[in-house]
Amino acid sequence: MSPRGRPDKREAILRTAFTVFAREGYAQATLDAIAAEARVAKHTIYNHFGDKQTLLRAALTAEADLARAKNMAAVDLLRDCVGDPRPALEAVGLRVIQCFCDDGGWALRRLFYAELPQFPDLLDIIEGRAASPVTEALADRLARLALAGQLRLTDPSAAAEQLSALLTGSLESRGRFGTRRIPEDEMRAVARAAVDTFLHAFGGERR
Amino acid sequence: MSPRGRPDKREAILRTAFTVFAREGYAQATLDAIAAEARVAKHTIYNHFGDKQTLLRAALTAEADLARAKNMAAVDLLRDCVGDPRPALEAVGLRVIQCFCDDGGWALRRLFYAELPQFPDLLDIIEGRAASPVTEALADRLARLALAGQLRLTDPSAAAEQLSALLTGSLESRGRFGTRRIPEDEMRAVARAAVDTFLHAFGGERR
DNA sequence: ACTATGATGCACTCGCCAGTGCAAAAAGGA
DNA sequence: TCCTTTTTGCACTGGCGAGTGCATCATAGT
Repeated sequence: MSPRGRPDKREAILRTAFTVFAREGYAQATLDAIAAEARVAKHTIYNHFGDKQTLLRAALTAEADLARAKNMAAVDLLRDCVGDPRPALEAVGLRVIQCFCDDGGWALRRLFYAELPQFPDLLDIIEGRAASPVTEALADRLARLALAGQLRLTDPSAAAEQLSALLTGSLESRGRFGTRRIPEDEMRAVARAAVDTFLHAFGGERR
Repeated sequence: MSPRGRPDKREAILRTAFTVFAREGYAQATLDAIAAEARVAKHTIYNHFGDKQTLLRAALTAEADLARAKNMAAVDLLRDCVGDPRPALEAVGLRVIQCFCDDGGWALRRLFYAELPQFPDLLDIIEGRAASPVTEALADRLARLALAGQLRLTDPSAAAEQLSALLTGSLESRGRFGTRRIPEDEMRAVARAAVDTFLHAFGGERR
């Protein structure tokens, strides 16, 4: 199952397809438009992907991989955390929020959400490639911190879930569902507030 | 601007249109299908709404009103709260979670999210009719509790935001984005955990 | 230079669907 | 009952877009 055709064209198609799909929606997006915007002949797209559905899956998979990589890099900031976990958590929080709010983040969630009923298998792509690995990685980091006595928690997965909820929960409405750009200061404030609440519940030191 | 036609037909069209739009997506949904499923002639739809876009807006507006009503009823449970706020908060949390997870909730969010780029004005419909009023109402209730000394908080809106985030943040993935039915017990557990964390941060009594 | 593989441009088919027109049938109010 | 308004069924148009076929061009390896 080796990928057919020139790899540079292939990647140009994937990137363009994702942006067009996200901007116009799967049904409204025309292969002619994607071909034009990617500076490629329509036939080339069919050479590489066969049909429109396959192109959608491929484009979404690629973007999901990208999103996972960015988020994993953010969570990994917790690896070298010594002493007070608050600054590290805030840094990670900010990075996670930035991933959530960048163009790819909004577009990925929108496209996924929109086309899920038509393509139920997108669920496996997204969950397996982006969502689950990231929260599990975060849970791992929190477990280590707990073991080091810097957090007080029994269920790392549950704590990770709540931390991500606190971080990203308000962003949809704050960012007007992708139509508004959230300023850096606001992101930092959200991260700070989220970590503050999180540490009230799971912080190691008694108050 | 009196609504044309028989009102019963009108409502049947609205309900059916919403379900079909949510199930198939705006572009894939055909007016013939909606007409058939609503047991109505296609012409009747055009009599009432003029064209497909108007129908989408009307259907989405109606469902948003419904969602707001349900959520407001849930939040209002905090009105008659005396003594320990925990049980009341958990009750409200459960109700809010149920609203979020019922068929209408999933469908409304999906459809809104999916068609937002094509119809930017959906943002005003959803924000004005559903999202904002509910979180503001919740903020009002929290402010009253704070004034009564049962919570310790300075910014009711921020607290309301965090509480909703804790309640609903994990539901998207737990419910597999609408493809899985969350059992009642799990909802109750989520509500309990959310309120627990919330009270660690904003509870009135010192620990 | 030669050849194979992929890229391009263009024209074309085929199916689908929003929206329309018309004439007949209900429904409802006086 | 009569008249008006709404609903119905059906046939039709017009446009749009996925996917194909074919001939031609570019490119890379040998």
